[in-house]
Amino acid sequence: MTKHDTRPLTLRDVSEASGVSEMTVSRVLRNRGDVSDTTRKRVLEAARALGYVPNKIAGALASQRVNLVAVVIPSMSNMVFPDVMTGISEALDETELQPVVGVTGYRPEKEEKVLYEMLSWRPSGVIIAGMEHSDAARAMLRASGIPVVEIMDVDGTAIDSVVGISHRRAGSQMAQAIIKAGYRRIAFLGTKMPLDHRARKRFEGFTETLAKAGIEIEDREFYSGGSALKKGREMTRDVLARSPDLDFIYYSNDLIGAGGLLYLTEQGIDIPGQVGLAGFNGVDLIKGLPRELATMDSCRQEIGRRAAELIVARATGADSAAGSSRIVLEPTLTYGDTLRRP
Amino acid sequence: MTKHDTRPLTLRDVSEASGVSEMTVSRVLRNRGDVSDTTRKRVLEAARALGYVPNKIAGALASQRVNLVAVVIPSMSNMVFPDVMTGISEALDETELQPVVGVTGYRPEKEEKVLYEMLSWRPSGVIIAGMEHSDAARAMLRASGIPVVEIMDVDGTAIDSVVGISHRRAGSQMAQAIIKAGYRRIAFLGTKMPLDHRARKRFEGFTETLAKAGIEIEDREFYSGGSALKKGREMTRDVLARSPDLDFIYYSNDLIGAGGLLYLTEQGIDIPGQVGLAGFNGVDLIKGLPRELATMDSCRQEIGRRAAELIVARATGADSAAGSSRIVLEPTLTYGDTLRRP
DNA sequence: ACCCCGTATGATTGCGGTAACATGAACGGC
DNA sequence: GCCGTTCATGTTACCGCAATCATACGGGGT
Repeated sequence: MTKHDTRPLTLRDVSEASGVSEMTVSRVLRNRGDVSDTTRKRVLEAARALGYVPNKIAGALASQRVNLVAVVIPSMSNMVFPDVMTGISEALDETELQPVVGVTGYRPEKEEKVLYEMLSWRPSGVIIAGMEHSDAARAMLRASGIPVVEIMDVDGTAIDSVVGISHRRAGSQMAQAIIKAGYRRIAFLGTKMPLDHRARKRFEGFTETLAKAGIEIEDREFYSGGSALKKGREMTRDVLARSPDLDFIYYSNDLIGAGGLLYLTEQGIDIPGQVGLAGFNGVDLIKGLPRELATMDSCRQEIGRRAAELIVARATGADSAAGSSRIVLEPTLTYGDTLRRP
Repeated sequence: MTKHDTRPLTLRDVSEASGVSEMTVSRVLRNRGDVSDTTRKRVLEAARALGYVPNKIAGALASQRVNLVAVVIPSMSNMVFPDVMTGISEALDETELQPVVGVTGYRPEKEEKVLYEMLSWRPSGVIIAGMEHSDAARAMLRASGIPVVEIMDVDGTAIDSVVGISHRRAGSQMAQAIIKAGYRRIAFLGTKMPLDHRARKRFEGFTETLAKAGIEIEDREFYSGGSALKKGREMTRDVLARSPDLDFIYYSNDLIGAGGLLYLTEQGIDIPGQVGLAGFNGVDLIKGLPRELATMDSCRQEIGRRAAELIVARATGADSAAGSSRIVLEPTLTYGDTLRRP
């Protein structure tokens, strides 16, 4: 039955099988133009019988249209990015656009390489995490003429459009809440990654706001690699051994925060009375902890959705949608059970 | 400086800018064939000055080679798949192949659609999770003539190559370990998803082996959606309320297992004396829990790596590598602190 | 009977590259 | 000084499809 001819199928094969021209087959397969019902049926049947799958490479070249959206993110195991992807997929599902993911591992050179690869496929849009990019990367993006949306962060100079939150402000707001709640001897625990700019900006916003209130960070520690939950435990233990009089610990993400929370709970320490805790991101996980960790939701899914919508608007080319946008979302603070309400 | 001409750059532009033929430019940009150092330099400079990025669509069409590997997985937020992706990326990083991810949401129709999309880009290989696919999907894959590697699972009939573990056997082994440790009143808690075939197979292998030992599952419960940690808590509470004399709970994944572990710890229940626990997957997270959850590592990263290596071998076309492989990995059981050693 | 129009289909051309072959210059051996 | 080689570059012919224009046909208005 199946011809074991390895030659790949083309429009021509379907055309011959159904007795119409390649052009008509093409029209049927794309639902474009007028085709009579009888030939439409005949063509579809032939295509299915042969197992024909159109060659988008050729199609894209001929039509100068590529239904791909490049998504460039630093990591897939961060819990954060799957949520962003969900938002993007959601927004794209109704359209004929498709996301294609590239991962940079937080490394600028890799980001450049990944971008180059992606741009060489001439996607309809680029969604890229962060606002820090090498000069070469910015130049590529600009020169490409493709709509670009930088996401997650808004603190910086945009290439084109931006959708995100201000991490500086997020850190600052958390500092304010902590101060208002009466905590004074505060530590920060976070990732070492010098390249996680968003964590860095939260840290900066945090310390600056504390400084304005005349408070200086009592202690800090940074980690890299390993099980975040375990690291949270260990760092919490260490920092409390060094600075036993701490009354608050701000973690740069919920996972290490959860580790700290577990550790302190086991130690029988009164939370949030003796020590208060807060994380960042608002991940689902924290809902199952002994007590709910205070956190600030980072609007991940909405960021993904809004970014994708911008690309869609541009791709479908309502020419009114030609300009660059700047969408700043407001993260909401959740007090949970580990941060005294003011 | 930058011409605000929106016409996209082509080889011709670089060719004119550097005074050589398009063919030579192409050769330089791909490091193929003999080109003198002087013209090479001249071309590279011109390309960089213009900000030229080659058009892979055209290149792929002309050369009939596409350096993409399609990866089709059910979900990105499952913790499992990022690890698989890491393995794949690792293996592909040295090559010129690039992964492209498609997500099916555990839905067969969506899988079919995603596959169709992916195949229409004529990738060099397809890596797809699971062995259960619609007839149409199998037919497409077969007809494509593209190397296919089904991953994660090996219980079923392969389309081409397979890399994975036997979930049936994994469930069975866990049952054996539990029996040997002396537990008798056993419950199973898992995901409801009727389409998560791997969880189902573990369950089947588990109950069958128990049955052979004359043991029947005492209780079971299935969930869907929500925070897995929280669900683990709730289900554990419920199942123990219903069946207070349980002495073991087997969870279909580590996250709900962790939830159960947290709950039981808080209740002051003796683990693994009064109640034993085990999960599945061997995720990093469990290392930070109050006690280490017994689990069975699912070899995710290695599966990704081996699968990618198979594709690479075929793509680089050592014609010796033409056959289908079947690679069965052996998951290792970790007793942790929640399963009595035999 | 004429023209015009709308509908269904076909023929041609070109998208931006690359494979394969063709060309031309430089060079060395005899 | 002639020829075969090698290296560096150019020429030609597609790759598989879609945009565009051309064509054939049937009917309705006048």
